[in-house]
Amino acid sequence: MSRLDHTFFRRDVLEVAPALLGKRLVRRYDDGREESFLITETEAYRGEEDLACHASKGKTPRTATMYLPGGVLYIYLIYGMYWMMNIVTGTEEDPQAVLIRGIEGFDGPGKLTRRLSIDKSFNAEDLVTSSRIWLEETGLLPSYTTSPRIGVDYAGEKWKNMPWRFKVK
DNA sequence: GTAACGATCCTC
DNA sequence: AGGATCGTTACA
Repeated sequence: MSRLDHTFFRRDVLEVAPALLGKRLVRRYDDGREESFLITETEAYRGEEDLACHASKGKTPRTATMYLPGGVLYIYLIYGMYWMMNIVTGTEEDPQAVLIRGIEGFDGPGKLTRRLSIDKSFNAEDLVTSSRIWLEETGLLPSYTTSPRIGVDYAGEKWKNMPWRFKVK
């Protein structure tokens, strides 16, 4: 199977987020067991100007990962108990990321990371070279719907209404 | 130090 | 509608 490389990730997040739908997320565990799921739902967070994006407050120890070149994971803890898995996109010093909200059978960003045993140790993991998590091409181009992002009402009228949530029909 | 706040999920 | 639960951040 062909693994997605840097050219796929180093594009604008608004191209990559919908393009991730139907791609295969592969997880290889320490015991050699391997399993994979198709991605079903994503959300785009785009640059310091996007008030819903963590990088809107500038570069901090936590958000520094988002400033890396596209193709690495940005992992953070929310509400004290759920790890969120994001894929960094775009070029270096342009903070963008795609939140993975759903995979086959597991809707919800907190549920899928728990299912795949993803935690802080995956922060800045390179999807192009990692031996424990990566993405593969499937040739699928699922039709999808767009809608506003979840849980970002604090971001103000303009940004909370951006239709940057992408979900397979 | 200290306090407030979440890109959530589950149970009532 | 509300609680769990803690890293990150800003500010004193």
